[in-house]
Amino acid sequence: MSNLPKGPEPAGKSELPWERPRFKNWLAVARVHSLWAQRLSAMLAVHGIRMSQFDIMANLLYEPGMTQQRLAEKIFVGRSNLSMALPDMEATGWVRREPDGEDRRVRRLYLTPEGERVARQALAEECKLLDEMMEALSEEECNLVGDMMRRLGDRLKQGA
Amino acid sequence: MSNLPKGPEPAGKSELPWERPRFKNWLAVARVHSLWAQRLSAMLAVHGIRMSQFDIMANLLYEPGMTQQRLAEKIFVGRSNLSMALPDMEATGWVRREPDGEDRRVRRLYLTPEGERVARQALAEECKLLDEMMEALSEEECNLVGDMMRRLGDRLKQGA
DNA sequence: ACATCTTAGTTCAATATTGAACAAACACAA
DNA sequence: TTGTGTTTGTTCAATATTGAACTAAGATGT
Repeated sequence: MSNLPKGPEPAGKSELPWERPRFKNWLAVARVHSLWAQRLSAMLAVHGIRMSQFDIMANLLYEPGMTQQRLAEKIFVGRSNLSMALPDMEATGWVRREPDGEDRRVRRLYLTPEGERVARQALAEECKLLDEMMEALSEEECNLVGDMMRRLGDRLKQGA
Repeated sequence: MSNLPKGPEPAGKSELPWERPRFKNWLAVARVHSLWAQRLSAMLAVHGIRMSQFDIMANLLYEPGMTQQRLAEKIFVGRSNLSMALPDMEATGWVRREPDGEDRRVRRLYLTPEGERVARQALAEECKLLDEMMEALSEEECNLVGDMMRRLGDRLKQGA
């Protein structure tokens, strides 16, 4: 826990954190995330899909029938965001919104057959890019990253 | 490399990737990144700073005198973005833009004393939050994450 | 000197994203 | 039933972000 290599701080010239392992290493995480986002965006653009749309479609492929509320939480976005984005995607013919039998407030979300085709295609391409990037890690290392990230995620969730 | 637990694909019902280690584990990275962004944003909001502004200030603290071009690359943002954001930050009194002696096109960026004060303060608080989150990892693990992420980053950079 | 190419920064219109206020539907207690 | 509080989704105005076109200033080659 000693951040002080030599004695107490000069009190006024507080140390910058770029040497701190936690800071420096987290920066590397953020950087890779940004680089990856660029990569993925470029790939999706070729298919005429935006990242925000891809997030939606991938999640609906994984868990069809979500409510807008739940989807918004999963992709870390406001509900209003979906209220504006989904009509476009319906018009494009990728998404369908159905009323819920139980609760008339709720609209359940599904991919259309075409939406599913597009989502699977893009997802397959994402996997290729992901393989390319992740070849830098062994399978153990890859799993280790996942484990550690899940632990960090849990910690962030609980101390909310 | 075998994604196929049992024989060849049924050809038409392509497998979804959520079970694939690379996909699943990368998803954990993305998730933590989003959760962290929320955390950090909330902290900064208390001090009246936006994330985009914090990115700028932190980078200028680390490397004073950057050009707008260079800063834009570092924070993964378009140049126009800075052209619009910086005048506000100048008006707030956090940032100063000075003409370069050598090249009359470039404007070199510095924090004002007040900007530096604010940046150091926010950075210190970020470190506290970071410590909180990263207590879930040992120091070795923390460094391991950093190493692996730097490898991924290199790979993304070269195969640009 | 001159034409040409590149780079740094700006402007502006188009797009995306957010948050607050709102309406409708539910839940539940009196 | 009626009233109160909560949840779902929408609307709209305010903000943020992007990309393309532009200006001004270097760099380079003839």
